[in-house]
Amino acid sequence: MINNTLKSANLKQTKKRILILSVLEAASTPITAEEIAELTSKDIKMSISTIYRALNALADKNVIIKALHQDGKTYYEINNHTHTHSLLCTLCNERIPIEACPLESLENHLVSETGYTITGHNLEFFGICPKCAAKKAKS
Amino acid sequence: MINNTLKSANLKQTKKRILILSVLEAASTPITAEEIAELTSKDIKMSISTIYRALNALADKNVIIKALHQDGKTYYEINNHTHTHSLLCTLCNERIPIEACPLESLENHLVSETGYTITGHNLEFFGICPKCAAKKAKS
DNA sequence: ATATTCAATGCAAATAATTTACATTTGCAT
DNA sequence: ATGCAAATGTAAATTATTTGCATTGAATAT
Repeated sequence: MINNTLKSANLKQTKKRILILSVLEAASTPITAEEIAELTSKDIKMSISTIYRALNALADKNVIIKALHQDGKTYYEINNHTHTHSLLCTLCNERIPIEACPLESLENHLVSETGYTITGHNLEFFGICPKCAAKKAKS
Repeated sequence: MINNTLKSANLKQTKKRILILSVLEAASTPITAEEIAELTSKDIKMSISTIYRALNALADKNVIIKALHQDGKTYYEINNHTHTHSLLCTLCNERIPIEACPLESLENHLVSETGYTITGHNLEFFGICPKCAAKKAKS
């Protein structure tokens, strides 16, 4: 639970960070700092820099995952230490998680070929979901 | 050649755009607007907004590929209509192209599963190259 | 409980990449 | 050559994010 999360990351337990974490845990997809500000605003008012600083601290400790998306914004999500990718509709931004990751075997191949230590990868699919495709066909 | 590229994209042939395209063709990796400014500065002086506008126009016409990387900058490269990915060293930014793309089969699977029209995907590997690993071990 | 200390916070200003408004110039079809 | 739409320069605007500095608050020792 959140109570231990902050402590074991050597971060002080403040109401704001607990709230940020609970919003992140409630979210079913990665969200932006702006969205966190919006979602927390009813409970606590908090400066946007506090949110950014908390998110960076949590990402440094690997409690959350920080990723720059193609819209130019940075998205944050709880690090559940499992490995998933996404399929994103470029029109409505619906996101479908992809269970399979076919990349481990390729990674192993790259390691032996290049000598790199591979620390991660980034995979997203882009497309148009059936709903948007139908809407577009009409217009 | 460049001469036809601009014309067939319905873009006017200006010295600046021709120079931008030749720099992109000479580059062996995706480069940023800033780097293009640097590389063209000896030949023609040109406003950075001109570069951005030219790059956006060319990307709209699919002459070049525009992609936001994890350093927060947008990189541009000639669209040779082949499909490659990269392995990037997070320390020195060395980039190794990856020939194989294991994703087509996954794409087909996703199409039948979700009904999406898939328009593209984005894949990058991150790691540390042998040189940087050695340097880091010393320090 | 109290004091102490360093991390966390608010606020405003700074950054940095990219875009834009507007006036001027230039390519290119006629 | 002429005219019009597209391209360009300059400066200012935008937008997401970071930072400096003064203040507050959490955790630890007393």
